[in-house]
Amino acid sequence: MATNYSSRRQAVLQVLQSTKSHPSAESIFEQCRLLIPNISLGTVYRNLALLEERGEIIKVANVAGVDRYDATTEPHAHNICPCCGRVDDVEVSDNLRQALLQEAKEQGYQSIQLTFYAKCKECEE
Amino acid sequence: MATNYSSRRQAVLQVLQSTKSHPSAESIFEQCRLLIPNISLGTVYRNLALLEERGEIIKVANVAGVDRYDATTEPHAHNICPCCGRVDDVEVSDNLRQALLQEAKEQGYQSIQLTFYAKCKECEE
DNA sequence: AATAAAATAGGAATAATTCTCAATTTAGTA
DNA sequence: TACTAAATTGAGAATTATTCCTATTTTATT
Repeated sequence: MATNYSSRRQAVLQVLQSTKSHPSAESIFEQCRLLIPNISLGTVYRNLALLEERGEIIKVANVAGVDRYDATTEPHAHNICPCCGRVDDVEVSDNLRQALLQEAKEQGYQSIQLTFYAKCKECEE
Repeated sequence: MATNYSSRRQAVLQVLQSTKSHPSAESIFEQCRLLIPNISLGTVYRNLALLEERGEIIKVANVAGVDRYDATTEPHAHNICPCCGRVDDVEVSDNLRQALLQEAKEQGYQSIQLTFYAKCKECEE
């Protein structure tokens, strides 16, 4: 697994891998600037698209018109807070996981994305 | 249930209710023009937002940066064709439906959206 | 070191959506 | 019916996320 990646591409990937949030391109851009001050936003977009194409990252949701990314590519569920737009990982029960897998198999689906919509703790109170 | 809706709002709702596809604002706009030739795109967007706010319709997906709408507001699953962007309703087994409902209840989630990603029949061949 | 290929910065271009506002339509009331 | 206030609209400008363009720079290859 030779990572023949340019410094910018490495930065994008590293930033995304080092967070549990599911950041937007803009947010990744800001983090990258701390590492590489003159990196450009276009480069972040370009590399996000490229990394997604190569299956190293996924586009996990579009919240209020903004794409959100995730470096965890194994299928997993998310919750989107309709209030603040926060995106969190969600653990699903084995029970549900089984049922989902079976349904996908039965209907011949390639992949399933499960999304919950509920207020996050901050927005709840 | 008095439908005190303006002619434009009625048209938007009617167009959306009369299709099984999950059209974009642009597509709804084109259909509406057949009924009301001088309706404007802004009005379609405005009424889609308003109808969604009132819970009469839902925003069902964002495909390639474009929002898609649905007049069926009861929770149901969809398939998005990664190839052509077509959005279809999907029937899920009672088994899965049960598991989803239980998971939502357990985790205190308000609503669940289940999305499959698989090529549609046209793109399959 | 020389050359070709890949990647980048910076900013212009695009496209979906939202906003603005004067004009029109509708609703409510007397 | 006429009057007034509130809601809605068309038209197009503004916004915003994303993509595209191109000269320049970096990286890989020989």
